[in-house]
Order: sequence, then C-alpha cells, then structure tokens
Amino acid sequence: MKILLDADYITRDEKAIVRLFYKKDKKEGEREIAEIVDFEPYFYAVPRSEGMGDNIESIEKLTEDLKKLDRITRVEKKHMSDIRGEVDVLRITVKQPRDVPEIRGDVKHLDHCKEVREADIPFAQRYLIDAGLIPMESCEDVDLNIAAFDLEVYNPRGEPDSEKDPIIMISYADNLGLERVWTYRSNDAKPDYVEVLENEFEIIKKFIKTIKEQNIDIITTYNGDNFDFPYLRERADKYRLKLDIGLDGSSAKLERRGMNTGARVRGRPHVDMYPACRQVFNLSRYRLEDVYMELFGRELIDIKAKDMAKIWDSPESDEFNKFLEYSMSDAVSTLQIAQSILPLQYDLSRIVGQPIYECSRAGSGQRVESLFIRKAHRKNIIVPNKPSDRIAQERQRSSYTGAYVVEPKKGIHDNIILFDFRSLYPSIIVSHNIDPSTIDCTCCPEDTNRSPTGHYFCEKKDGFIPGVLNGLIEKRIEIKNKLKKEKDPVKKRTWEVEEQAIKILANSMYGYYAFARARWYSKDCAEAIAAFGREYIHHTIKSAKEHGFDVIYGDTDSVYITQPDVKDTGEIIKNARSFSEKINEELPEAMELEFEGFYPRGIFITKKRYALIDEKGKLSVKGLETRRRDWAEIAKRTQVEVLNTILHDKDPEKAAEIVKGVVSGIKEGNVSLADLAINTQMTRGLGEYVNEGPHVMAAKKAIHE
DNA sequence: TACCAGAGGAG
DNA sequence: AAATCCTCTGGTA
Repeated sequence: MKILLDADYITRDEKAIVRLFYKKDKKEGEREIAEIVDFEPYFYAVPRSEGMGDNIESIEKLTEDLKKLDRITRVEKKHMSDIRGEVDVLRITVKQPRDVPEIRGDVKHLDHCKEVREADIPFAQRYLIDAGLIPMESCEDVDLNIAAFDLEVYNPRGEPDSEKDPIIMISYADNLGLERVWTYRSNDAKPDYVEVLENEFEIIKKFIKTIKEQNIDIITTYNGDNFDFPYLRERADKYRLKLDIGLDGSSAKLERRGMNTGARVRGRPHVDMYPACRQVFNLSRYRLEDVYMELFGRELIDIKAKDMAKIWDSPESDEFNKFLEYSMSDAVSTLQIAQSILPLQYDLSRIVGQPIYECSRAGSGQRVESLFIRKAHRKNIIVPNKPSDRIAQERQRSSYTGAYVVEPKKGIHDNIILFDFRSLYPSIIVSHNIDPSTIDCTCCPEDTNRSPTGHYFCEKKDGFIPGVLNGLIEKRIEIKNKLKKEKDPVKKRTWEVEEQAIKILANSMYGYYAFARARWYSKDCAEAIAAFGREYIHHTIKSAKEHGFDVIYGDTDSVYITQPDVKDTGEIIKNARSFSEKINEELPEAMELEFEGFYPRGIFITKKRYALIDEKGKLSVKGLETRRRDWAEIAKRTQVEVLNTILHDKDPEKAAEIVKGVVSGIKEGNVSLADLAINTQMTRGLGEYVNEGPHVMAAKKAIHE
C-alpha cells in the first residue's frame, strides 16, 4: 500500500521527468520518489473544416502545415468526442513541457487550424490523468505524519518588516507527539515545551532539521502561504540558509496561483488551513480563533499583536510565559484543525484527482473542472478550452433568471410543515440530462424534455456532465447504505466524510455551468436548470393548495404549508405525508420531495426573513438581524428573546416589555460599548467607495488617529 | 419620497 | 476567480 502525495516534473539532460512522491505503508516512514522518463508532452489541434464535406481533406492540409514547424516530435490522427459531435483531431507531441506554450501559438495560427486543445494542462497533472493515478488514494490505511508550525515575529513599529524584524519564536506540533517552541530568550519559569537556542539562525535551522527527522508528510499552517513561509524564507535568505525541507532536498518555493501565493514544499504537501477552511466552513471571519471556536467551541488564548514587542523585551514578566503559551497554542490548534478537516481534503483530492496542495487551494469551479477533465479523458472526450479574458468578461455581464421565492403570508402561523426537494439542482441535471452536448439535439422530438426556457434536451444519448454527476450520486447512495450497516464509529466517520465530499462536488455543478471562466460553461444549461426548478416548486405549490393546504412560504426548493382548519397535529402530519407521496409518484426517479420537519409555530416577516420553533423548543432563525454580523450584539440577543417569547411563551405583551427594558437600559447608559458595537467589513480600498457610508467614515477617522 | 450603493444573508 | 434572489441601512436629491 502506498499513497501518492505529490507530483511534479524536472528537466534533466533536456528531458522532462515526471516525479511521483509516495509514502509507503511503513510506520518508520519509507518514502519513494518514482521517476517517469518516457512521458512526452502533447496537445491537440482541431482542423478548420471547410464547407459541409468530410474533414479528411482538412486533416491532411493541417498535417502538411505542421511539417513546417520545428520541435514537433510526432503528429497522430485521433478521433474524439466534442460537445457538438465527433471530431478528427491531430495529437501533437513535443519534446519539452516548456515547448507547449510556444508551439501551441504557432499551431493556432496555421491556415488550416481551427484551434488547439488541451494545451494548458500542467505536465505532471497530464501524466496523472493519462496514467490513471489518483492522489491521496487509500490514505486512511497509511499513517501520515502531519506537522503544524507558526511564527512569532518582532514588531516594535506595528507591521513587521522581514528586512529588519527577526523571528522570535517558532512553534511546532506534530501528530507523533512532539510539541516545541523554539526561541532565544526566556526566564527560569519557562514551560517544558520551550527550547531555548542561541539565536534566530539556530531556531530556523532547528525547524528545518525537525521536519526532516520527524519524517513529516504533510506540513500545515494557518495562512502560511501569505505570512509564515514568505517571512521564514526572507529571514533564512538573510543567513544564506536554505529552507531545504523538500523530500528531494529542494527549498520551499513561493509560487503565484492566480491572485494568490502558494508556498510549495516538494513531496511534503503544505496545506494552508486558511484557504482550506474557507472552502469548507461558512463563517463571517476566518481567523484561527474563529475556526477553532467553530470546530471545538472553545476560545484560544490571545495576545494582542501590538503588545508582542514589549513582552519580548521584558522576558522576566509574567506576560512572557503567556506569550510562549500563546505561541505553542497556535501550532497545536492549527494541528487540531488540520486533523479535523484534512480527511475531507483527502477525499476531495482523491475524487477530483488533483494533488492535495492544489486541491486544498482550489475554488469550487477548479475542483469540479479537474474532475471533468479526468472523466473526459476516460471517455475520449476532448476538453473544451478556457475562455479568453474578453469572453469571460462578456459572460460575466450577462445574467439570467434563477430561483423563485414565494411572497410569505406575513405573521404568526401554527403547525407548519416543511417540505424540500432533496438536492434539487443535481437531481434536475440528471433527470433532464442537462448538458451542453444534449441541448437542442437534432435527434429527439422537441417537446418531451423541454425546459420552460424553450430549450430541450436529448433523450437518447447520455450527457457528459449528467453522467459524471450520476456517478457521484450513485456512489453517495452506496455510502449511505454502508453507513446504515456500519457499527465501528471510526469507519462510520470515514464514510460520512466521503459522503460530504461527494455532496460538495455534486452541489457545485449547477453553479459551474454559469461560471464565466468554466470550460464547460453553458448559460443555457444553468438557466434551464433554474427554470425546471421553478416549474417543480410551482407545481408543488399549486398541488398543495388543491389538496387543501395553505402555502405560507417557499424559497427555491422548499415549501412551508399549514392546514389551519385541522386542529389535530397528528392528522396534519398524516395529510402532509400522503401529499408528498402523491407528488413523489409523479416525479422523475432521481427526484424527491422530502418531509423535512414539523414546527408548532413560526413567524414570517418578509422573503428570506422568518423564524420557527420546533417541538423541542429549538429556535431556527433565517435572515433576521440575529443571523447578521452587521448588527449589535444587544439587538441580536434581544431579538432571540423576543422570538422565544412570541413563539414559545406565546406572550407578545411580555415581548414588548423586554424591548422596552432594553431600550431604557441603553438610554440610561447601562449597556457596554461592546454590546452596542456594529461590525462591518470593508470590501474595497477607501478611495474606491462612491458613497461614504458609516463604516467608510469610521475607517477614515481611525486611520487619521 | 425615490433612488442608489453597499453589506450580507438564503437556498 | 461556482450561481441568483432578496432585504435592509444610510446616504443624496
């Protein structure tokens, strides 16, 4: 058993060699760097088809054209599937990966070339796809050594400057049990995990040495891409010290990834928890302490950045040991976060076939696209190109009609039933075979699978994306069945995580169709999916009314209904269940209207703003101030009290008293400033605001102070 | 009062 | 570098 952690390529004697970094199933940590010497870079050229005739002639002409170009090793004819049918293409093999960007430009401009394809797939990734190699496979069977580290730096002038300000502490924690803070100042009362070394140079050296000695497989940080690695790199450079923690002895490297930077370590993937947490959690802030609170419900000890330099300069103070403790806890908590979210990252990486370094930094669009490119290769489908910037901008400008939201029946309602469609959009894509290759086909009648947008979808040939999605859905059902039988809590957790990974990917496919930079972009498909969704929810609403229900509210895939004439809640639930059974009989196989819940009481204010209480007395609030981060704590807290008083105690007079009490408390000045503070995010530079809102005004004032 | 920019939520 | 729908505040005219 071995696990593929990383892949890259090097050039040796003018030849590209793909390297595969494996960890083998041995506790003592045997590693392998496999070298693939016989894989050659290639891409495709599509000939310009002339008129209606077959394109044998154009293929010949393009082949002739290609003979004029240098550095092409081989040209082979290939028959592939494209979005609009079959195509004959030429597979062009070149000597080196770096030749591809140059030669593809020349090829593109040949008279008989319509376009080049698959000329932007990174070489190592290309190899993994073609060889069918899957990163992070069977990683639950191999123990991976995971380490987290964090830097504290001297910052006497506020923002630290890596030119002048040294690293003062490096904290390190791994899952083998080693916990250290390396520093070069201390007092007698220092904790056990503190190791006092000579100077900054020595603590950096110690860090490098430890990564190697502990045989670390995965390095994690919190924002290491933008802070810890760049800073460490600059400080190490000052001492001409190589940050050679790569498995092959190479240095950690900072690379540009779109708008961001990524810190890459060869063979020991660096997974930055900051982008990874942004992928999987929906929080208002993503500081280490916020994520830690979300996962473990506990506060982290805190030292204010502005106090750090002062504390460092007084090592005998009590604060100094608290600083050491703070440093240690940053590494330990980063490791804990890593241990809890890495399993999901492994699964995502494995399912989409992208190494974990890339996958953990990828957005939804990149992740599903990576999956599509893999599946396309297996089905002999030629991958569409990314759009040019111009086309992407054009796409961005054009919007389309999305989901339907029911105007709520405002006020308080009793005995509310909630239904929703299970995975509405994924199930529509599969049921209606919605794909750029099946839209408005020439082989089917136009009225049997037509979306309200007017487009219809082929019923003979399975679409590519519906096929991929269906595979995911089937896999998910299989996992759910395994979960039902599984007793072992550890294995159970493993299945649950895999199920979650599949769900994330399945739910992002609708958005992918409408994503301006998508290779398989199709606004018509996205629009058709949303339109089918509206049709299903409208039909459900109409049918509910015909069955004697009042429809209180609905949004996209959900409906809230009541039966005010029926007093017995058991009967209401029974009626509701028989209603959903009836609806489900008419639905396509992959679709289902689910009974989601019963609520004794609810209050509906406006679209997307309401609150419900369940039979256990648990409040569920949507869109109201309580749920918003740009409202003061006191307002949010009071609103929860008011909602409970209305929905649970059913006592509006008491609710009014609560509000009056809080208002007079504020007027009398009995409320702390923290309770009254409003948090608002600045989403652009100060100069870019057209209107000077309160937060902009406050920010300007703060800067001038 | 009408309208716009901006923030942030729902699904 | 996944999508649209929607409410609300605070500013201007």
